[in-house]
Amino acid sequence: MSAALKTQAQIRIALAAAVEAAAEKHGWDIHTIPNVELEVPREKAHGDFATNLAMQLAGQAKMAPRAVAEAVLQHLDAAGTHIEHAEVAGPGFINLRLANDWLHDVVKDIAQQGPDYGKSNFGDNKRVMLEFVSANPVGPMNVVNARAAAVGDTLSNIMDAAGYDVSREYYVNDAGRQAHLFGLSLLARYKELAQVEYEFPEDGYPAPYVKELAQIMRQEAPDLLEKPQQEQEAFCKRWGTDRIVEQQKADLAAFGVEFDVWFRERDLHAGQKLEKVIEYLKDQGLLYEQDGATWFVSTKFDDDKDRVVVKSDGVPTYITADMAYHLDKYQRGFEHLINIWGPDHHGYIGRMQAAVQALGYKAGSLEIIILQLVNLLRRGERVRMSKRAGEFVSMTELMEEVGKDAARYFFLMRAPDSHLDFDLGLAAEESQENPVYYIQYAHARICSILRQADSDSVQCPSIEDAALHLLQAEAELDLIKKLSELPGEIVSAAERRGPHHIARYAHELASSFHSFYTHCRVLGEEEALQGARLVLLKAVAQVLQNSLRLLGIAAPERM
RNA sequence: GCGCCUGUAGCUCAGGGGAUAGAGCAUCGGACUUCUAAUCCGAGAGUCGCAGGUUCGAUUCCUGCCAGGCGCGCCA
Repeated sequence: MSAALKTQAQIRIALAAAVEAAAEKHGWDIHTIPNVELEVPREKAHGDFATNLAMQLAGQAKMAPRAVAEAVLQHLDAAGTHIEHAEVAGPGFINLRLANDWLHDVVKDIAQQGPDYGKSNFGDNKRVMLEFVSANPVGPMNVVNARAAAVGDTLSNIMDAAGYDVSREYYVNDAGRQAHLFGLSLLARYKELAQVEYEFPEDGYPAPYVKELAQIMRQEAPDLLEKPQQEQEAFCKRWGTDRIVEQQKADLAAFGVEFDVWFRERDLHAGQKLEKVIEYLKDQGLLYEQDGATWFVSTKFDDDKDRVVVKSDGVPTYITADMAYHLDKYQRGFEHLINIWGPDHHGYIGRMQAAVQALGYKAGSLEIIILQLVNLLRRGERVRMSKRAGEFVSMTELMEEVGKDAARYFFLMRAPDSHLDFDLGLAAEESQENPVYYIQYAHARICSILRQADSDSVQCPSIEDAALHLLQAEAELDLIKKLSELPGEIVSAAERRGPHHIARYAHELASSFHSFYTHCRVLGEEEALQGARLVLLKAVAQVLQNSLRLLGIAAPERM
């Protein structure tokens, strides 16, 4: 456990004991002892930590909040907590100021834990699957897919660091209507190139990339047209979607996103999984026939209306495959499922939650995160996107235009449920308006000092030998406090499913460092102080790296 | 019509029952003979959409309304 979390834990224990002692003395009738919440006050004058527990207890104790706080403080045993000063303030807060030595422990912690600093076992190794992106394998990915990739990947990183056993999965929808139409479109282009009479499918994919694929396919399968029609169609669907999936894999890898599993819908069909789900639901009495179709009584589980699982033409609907897929997820041993969906799928949540319950799992075990839309702007002007007109900014184009680091940061700096304005010009610009450079620059600056020290043959002391107690300047203490916050930030970002907390944290840390940089000199200071500051610099670089790694953003040594 | 998301500084957004509501950008004023000025320091800027309710306390929770976005298929 990190020094910061350990210190906080000790403080909580001491406060809880004080509450108990005070309760006995004053005869408080306390049924529920509130969890001792420590917060870092906004105002520096309010100390290092504050708790509102006296205000929470006031009702049960039948005493004024400030009086409760006083009583608690009278019984507080500060041994082992680093607490230097405690006082009652405002409406009944208990403000705690700590001795600076706890911060020096933080620096030691970072030196010892290195890349692991910030990790915790909060998640208790719970097996969690995050399914995200899952774009249809019929064409290039769009900017919402890109946002999903950045958010899903970073949330996975964060939950992993918070002690969950995380698996990333991509569901390849290669067996549905879209895939079928895509296959037909590909076949039509193939025939067109072979100068054979063809018919382009209604609702097909007319975009140029289909024709390009058809050209490649002609070389790989020159005698395709000699096969029966049904085989031609099946081949095109399989070959085409496989091809697109390979492209998606490559594009996502370039975006820094790698999945543990690419799950094919067609494997569900091949394994008779849809039939099995339908049979199961039938056995549970959750199906009925109407108008020639088979319906699932999802209203029994709070859905708005019942849903068709098998259409009157005998073809199962999308949700049938999705039920089979989610059953498979549970059967693979995942305790908690998180799906990240685009805003156009929110209407689908109710039926999916119903499905999960029908399959015998708890409603809360499936969690849906809905990402909101991305508005693309160029110099403040909205970029109109229309798939039909072919005016469409793909994930790849986005990356080419702004680069991986800026793209990821822009997607990660906002809460997932917030509509996102993404200014292409701003993201691509290497200017002070662009926050990603601000963070990276902090890291590059540190590396620059370390390089300078190296070439001046200045020795950086070991963590044991460093005179950390010399780090007393306000800018130094503020910086170390910021360093101490990473483990807690990771836990809270994991709990709240909020990758943007880490993006903000990285920015705040960079800000603390830049301030330190202008207020404190490193090289040329008296030797012991210089050594302590060099150790501090290394710790800051480490924490910047750890934060940026969670975000999937590079920590450059030079800029 | 119903459902979901959003409404906080000029702009883009954090925050989330409690202390004087924060950050970046923009604006204005300062700071490089010294480790990268892609930086720092300071100033101004807010009826937290509106109206009720719950509470000792609401910007935060509840209800209604208004505005913007997105959905509402035997498509996926």
